[in-house]
Order: sequence, then C-alpha cells, then structure tokens
Amino acid sequence: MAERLYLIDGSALAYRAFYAFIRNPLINSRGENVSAVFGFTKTLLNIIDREAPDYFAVIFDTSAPTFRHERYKEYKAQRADMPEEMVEQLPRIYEMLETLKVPNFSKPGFEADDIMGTLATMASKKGIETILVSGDKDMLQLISDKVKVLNPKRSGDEPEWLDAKSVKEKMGIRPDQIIDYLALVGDSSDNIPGVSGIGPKGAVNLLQEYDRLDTIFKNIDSIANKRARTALKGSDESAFLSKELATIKCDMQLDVNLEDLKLGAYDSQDVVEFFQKVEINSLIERFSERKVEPDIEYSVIDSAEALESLAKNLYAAKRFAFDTETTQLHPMLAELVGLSFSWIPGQAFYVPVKGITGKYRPLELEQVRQILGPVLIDEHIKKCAHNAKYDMLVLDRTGLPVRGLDFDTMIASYLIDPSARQHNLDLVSLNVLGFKKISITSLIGSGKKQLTMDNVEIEKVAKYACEDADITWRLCNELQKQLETLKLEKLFHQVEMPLVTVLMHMEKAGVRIDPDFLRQMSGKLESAMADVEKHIYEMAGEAFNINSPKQLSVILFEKLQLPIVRRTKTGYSTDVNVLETLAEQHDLPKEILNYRQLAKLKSTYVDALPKLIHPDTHRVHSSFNQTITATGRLSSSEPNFQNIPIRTEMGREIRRAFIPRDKDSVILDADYSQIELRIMAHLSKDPQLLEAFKKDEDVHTLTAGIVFNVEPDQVTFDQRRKAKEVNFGIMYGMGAYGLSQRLGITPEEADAFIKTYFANYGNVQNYMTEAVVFARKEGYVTTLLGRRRYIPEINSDNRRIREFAERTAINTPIQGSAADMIKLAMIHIDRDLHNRNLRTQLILQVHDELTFDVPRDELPEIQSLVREKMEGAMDLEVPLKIEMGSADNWLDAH
DNA sequence: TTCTTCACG
DNA sequence: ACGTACGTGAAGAAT
Repeated sequence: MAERLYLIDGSALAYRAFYAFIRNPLINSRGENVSAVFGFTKTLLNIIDREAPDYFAVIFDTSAPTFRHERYKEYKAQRADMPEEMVEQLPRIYEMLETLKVPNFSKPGFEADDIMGTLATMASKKGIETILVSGDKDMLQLISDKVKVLNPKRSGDEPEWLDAKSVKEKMGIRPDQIIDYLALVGDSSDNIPGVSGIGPKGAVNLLQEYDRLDTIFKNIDSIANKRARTALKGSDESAFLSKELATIKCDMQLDVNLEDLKLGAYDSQDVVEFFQKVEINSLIERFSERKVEPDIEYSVIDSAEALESLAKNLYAAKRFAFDTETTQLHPMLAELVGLSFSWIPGQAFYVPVKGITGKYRPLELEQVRQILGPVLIDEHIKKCAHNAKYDMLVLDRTGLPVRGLDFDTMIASYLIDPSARQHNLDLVSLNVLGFKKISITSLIGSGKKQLTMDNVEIEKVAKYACEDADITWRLCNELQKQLETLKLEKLFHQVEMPLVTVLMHMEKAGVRIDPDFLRQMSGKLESAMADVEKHIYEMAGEAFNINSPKQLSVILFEKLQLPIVRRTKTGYSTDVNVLETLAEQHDLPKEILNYRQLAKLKSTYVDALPKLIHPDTHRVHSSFNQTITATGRLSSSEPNFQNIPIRTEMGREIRRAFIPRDKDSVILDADYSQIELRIMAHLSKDPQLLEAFKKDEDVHTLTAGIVFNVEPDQVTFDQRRKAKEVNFGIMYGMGAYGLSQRLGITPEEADAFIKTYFANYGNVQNYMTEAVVFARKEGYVTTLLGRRRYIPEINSDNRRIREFAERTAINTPIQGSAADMIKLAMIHIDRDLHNRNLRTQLILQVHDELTFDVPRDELPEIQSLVREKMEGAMDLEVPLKIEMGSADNWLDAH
C-alpha cells in the first residue's frame, strides 16, 4: 500500500472545535476558555490513532492579506472578526502542536488551502497518497487518483470519505469541475461573487452539458434555459474572476521536505505539563505514564504472626491510611475481599480474606476480626481513607467497626474544588501527585466479562490494594497542606469529617417502605393511565408513544397544527410550560400533562422503590453523597430520597409508604422555617428583614405589603403567594422576565415589583452587589463556614455566561450556608443519639429537613433534642425556627 | 451516551 | 438580537 500523507486545515478545525462548545464552553480555573484547545486536540488524536498516517501536518491561515485580497478587494471582506475568546486559544493550539511534535505550517500571503494543494501535488509526484482533512467544499477541486478528502464530521458521526467517484455521486460533477462550479455559484463565505442568478442546480446542469466554464461562455447563445442564458450574459468577467479566486494554488515555493512531514516522538512529561497548564483533565490522564518507583515495598499478610505484627505496627504508627477491596460497589451488598494499610510513603500491606489462592491464600475472617478489630475501633488511632463512608459501612457490616476517622481524601479534594465533577482516587492522584494508578480494568477487565475482586489472584489484588493505601496516605499529607492554605481546615475537621460517620449511620439505617401500599397504588395508577391513554389516542386519532417527545411533536405540531412555542436543540419542546400554553387551544395537551404526571409517579417512585428493598434488612438504603454539589449541599441517589413528590395531591400520597420500623415507633420530621431567607437577612443585615424575623413575623406577608403597597393585615392570599415568589426569585438573582413568567404578569409589572423590593430592602441589593464584586476580584465566593466555590466565568466576555456566574455568586453563599448549618445540626444530633444510647435513627435529610425513625418512648426526649440542636446550630443575627411533626408515616409527620 | 422531561429544596 | 432563577437525580427515548 502506498504511503499516506494527512493534511489538516488547522484554522477550520480550530473554529469547529470552538463552536462545538459554544453552549457550554470549557473554562479553566483562571477563567480561560480552552474549548478549542480541547476539541482540536481530541480530533487530531482521533485521526492519528485511527488512520496511522505515514506523514502528517497541520496547516494554518495567517492574518496577513493574501494574493487573493490583492486581486479582489472584497475577498472575505464580509467575514466577522474571530471572537476574542478564540483568538486567545490559537497560541495554545500552536504550543500543543509543538509539544506533541506535530508538523505545522503557515505562510503569510497564502491560505492553508494553497499550502495543502502544493504539498499534495508534491506528494503525488512521489507516489504518496494525500488525505486532505477538511469540511470545505473548495478542497474537492484537489481530488485525484492520489488525493482524497476526509470530512471528519462531528464527534460520534462517521467521517465522510470523498474521492472522484463520490464527488460525482454527491454533486453530479467531477472534482476538476469544482472550480468552474464555484466560478458560477460563487461562495458567500469567501465573498466570491460568481454569476448572480446561477445557483447550485443551474451550475451543475450547465457543467454537465458544456463541461467547462469557457465552453459555457463560448456556447452562450445555444443555452436552452432562458434564465441561465440571461444570467450569464455579461457575467463573464465576474465568473472568470471568481474562478481565479476559487482556484487553489498548487505550485507555491515551499521549503518543506518529506522528512519535515513526519510526526515526531514527543516527551509525554512535557505533554502532561502542557495539559496541566491549560487544565484539561482527560488529556492529562491520557498522556500520563505509569511510573513505578524503584523502592516501593508492598507485602501480603499471609499468617497470623504477620497479622499480629501488622496490628502492633498500626498501633505504633498512631495514624495510617486504609482501603478495602470488595465484591461490588453497593456498600450494603458488598462483601469484604481484603484490607490494605499504609503509614509510610511507598510501603503498604494487604490482608486478604477472599480471593484466588496462588502464591498466597486468604486469612480467616474471624482471625482478622480478633487481631485487627481492636486497632480499627480504637478512636485514638487515626485513620485516613478515600471515600471512608464506603469502607466504614462495609467493614461495619463485616463486624469490623471503625472509629477515629481523621482524613478522607475524597472530601478534601471536594472542599478544595467543589465544582470538579469527579473526586475518584485515580483522578485525585493524577491531579495532586501526578501519579497514574494501576487501572481497575487491567485487574478485573471490563464489560460483560468483568470479574469481581474475589475472583482475582490475591497476588494481583494485593498490588492494586497496596497502591490505593499508599496513594491515599501520600495524598492525605499533601491535601492537608492545601486545606491549610485555603483556610478550609476547620470546615474539614469540624464539619465534613464528622459528617462522614453521620451519613454512614443514615445509610446503614435505611428507611422502611411499605411495599403493599405501593403495589396498591401502582394498580390504581395503571388503570388511571389506561383511561387517559385511551382518551389521548381518540383525540389524536391514532396510537403513539406518549412518552416520546419526538412522536408527540408529530401529533401536536404536524397533525394538529398547533403553534410551536419553543424549540429545543433537536426539535420542538413539549415541556410543562409549552403544554400549558397549548392547553388554551386544544384539550389534548391537558391530557398529556395528566398522563405524564401518572407515568412519572409510577415509574420513578411507586414501582421503583419496592425493588430497592434490601433482602436482609427489608429497608431501602439510599446513598447520601457528600462530594457532588457545587454549593455544599448533600445529594441523594439510588434512590434519590430528596425528590419524593409533595407538591401535588396524588404525588404526595407516596409519602404514606415511608413508615417507622415497627408499631412502637413513629416518624418525626423537622424542617427549618424559611432558612434561606433568614440567612439572606443575616448576610445582608437588612434592618427590615432582621426585625421581621426577630418578631417572628411572616416575611412573605411583609414583602406583599411592600410591593403591593397595602397594610400587612390587608394582604390577600394571592398577594402573599406572589410576594413569596418575589422573595425566592431575588435570592437567585431573577430578572423581570423570569418573575413575569412565574407570576403570569407583564415584565413591566414584574420590574416594578423588583424595583419596589430593592427600594425597601436596600441592604439586600447591597449584599448582592458586594457578592458579585467579591467574586470578580477573588474569583470565588464563600459561605458562613468558609466553604468556597470558584466562579471563573464571572469575568467572561460572553454576557450570558457572565450573568449566569453573577447569579451563582449571589445564590451560592445563601444555599451553601444553609447546607453548612444543617450539617452542623446533623452532627450534633447524631453525637447525642449515640452518647445517650438512644435507639432513634436519623434516616433522611432533604436540604432543610431532617427525618427520624423514633421509638415512641423516646419521642419527648428526641423532640427537645432535635429542636435544641437545629435551632442552635449557628448563632445568627436572626433566630432560627423549626417546624416539627410526628405520625406513623412521612406524609402525616411533615 | 445524550437529550428531554420532571420530581424535590 | 438573545435569553431569561439556583441546586440536584432518574426515567425513557433516541443516537
């Protein structure tokens, strides 16, 4: 096979990469847009990996005028300037190419196309096949038996290969006719005039009949189509000029040898450093090489004597990192496979309790309990782990309870940057230590053939497990320093670390769910859905999948010709807002909404919850995640207990299925009253708000009185409802448009509300301005306990992005401080529950609400404990207030 | 895997 | 001219 040269149109690829991320650009911590660098590199690597080119180069245009501009002043004159954010990235892209040793060229006065044409011609003469990577149809003119075009398309799509045959099929003309075609049609993107009155269809017809531009003009009088003939008359000058401009120059003087077109050997360390500088994680990961240090010592504990000695050493160390290997990811189902320990960098020990025997065999679990149990439960011996909640829960279930947890590296990483999407050990290791761990897939494989840890040889698991403990220990020391620098130590040690154990207790406790109640409800929903479904099909005149927005769009907007209210990226929106608008014109949308509500309740809650009941505990054990949200809130998953319905009559019934452990217990529910508004009052020190809360007045009524200009005792129910929306909207930085939509009023009226609001609560407006100013100056915002969130987008040139960042800067301190507060309350309550040996369990947290499973005989004590700890969680300038209730199910307790 | 929709505070 | 309130997780369809 002939050797192949790949030529990339670099400027075009950079543009495409930039615009591919225009809706959510990749911004690094310095606020720099790096979308184009990322997209460009990905596509480049894709081509190199897939095509394995023999020769390769990226070609760029320069900003200097070219010979085409000299020939024709209007050439590309209409082009908009390159966006500033894109210009900034070009030097980065050049730097990336240099680092990766990718040949790249440009020449002032010429376009990338000309260089590509010249290089292709050069290569052809030497018998080398050239592949031009470009989406530009101008390129098609270069196609020959030695030159092809590859249009990469967007990621995921199959790239398009174009040779003489496929050009003929696609366009109806030969590649050598492309310049004649462009001469007739012109090119609006390059401002090439062409012949006005001749479009793509006409040009192809003419070329098919007369072959070339000059023969068309020679035979102009014999052209049958009258419109084309008139259009061509007197246009010969424009046509031949256009042809000249569209012709790619293939005979430039270029000082380039074949040897200059070879990919070089790059230094992966340099490449990693480059991507660290621009902060692109996935590429750092891709180019990191595993370096095994010469002096690491990982050992397997394979006897009782060795285990005794390990225990002794752990006591002597007083502080160590540990990790567990288990059979699966769910901590309530996983079985222990082994434990690893490290307290000196580069040294670690593995204790196997399951696994395939080879050189080593597993120890008896009972032996491990007896020998390691005491050191694990000793709270004076400090423990470090990555995602300790998981390990502690598995160990607890295995009869190895852990106390003295001191440092969780996952949580440290989260506090350092809560906006980062992932904090898994592999990534934290890479980012903080620059160390690439053994991949889990190299151990257990992936996909269908994936093994569980207990089916891998102990020797192999040991290496992996020891590395985890070793890395965790090293991270622990490094992250401790970073927490100190960022003044996050107190929040870490006094709030987040104690909370780990609280969440572990919650997950272990789980929630009792009544499956019979849900099964009954499911049956009722099913028949209700069948009725609605039938009605919908009648109204639509046919059956279709109501759950498919696409199929629904066909019925609503094509068949019934209802107006399109809003578009989505891929089609027409059919969300609640749209359907409510359409409901004014037709009965079908109303029924669709009805159906959706039923379907959502059934599939997401009523049918899903019983499936999650644990076989042994008969309870549902959700996961409360501590490192997900950017604001400091918890999140809940598998199942999500934080979005159980409450707003609708029917949905709320699901809460009846949340019941106490037995008939001698009750559900106790306590929620903070208007916690975010109170925090805003505290943060802004607004005198009116402060006074209202101090007097325990109704703030929504107060606001209603102000914006509607009536006495508080004259405020109607509807005015209070609207004022509530205003109060909440303000905290999120809502504008007049948003408020008008929420309240169903005009934007002008909404604007008047907001103005009146700020005129009265002047300090609130000051607070908001100050939050934005702080964020702009420092690049981050903080909560009452010093939790920080970086907001690099606050200095973006893009208005949409910048305004979004400003709202984030306003909202995060409020939402995040509320999260700080309830975390403190949870820690204090859980501590007392255990110190006083109470059987009450904290089972749910829903942002401003805590739910307990309480034995009836403990109820009075728990009520006063919960009130004391929640209302006393923090000392603010306003009192904190909770509302509390108890019953034999969650719905009635709330 | 991504998009759309919808449940919660 | 454009888009429009913050923070989440899950299901189902389409790719």
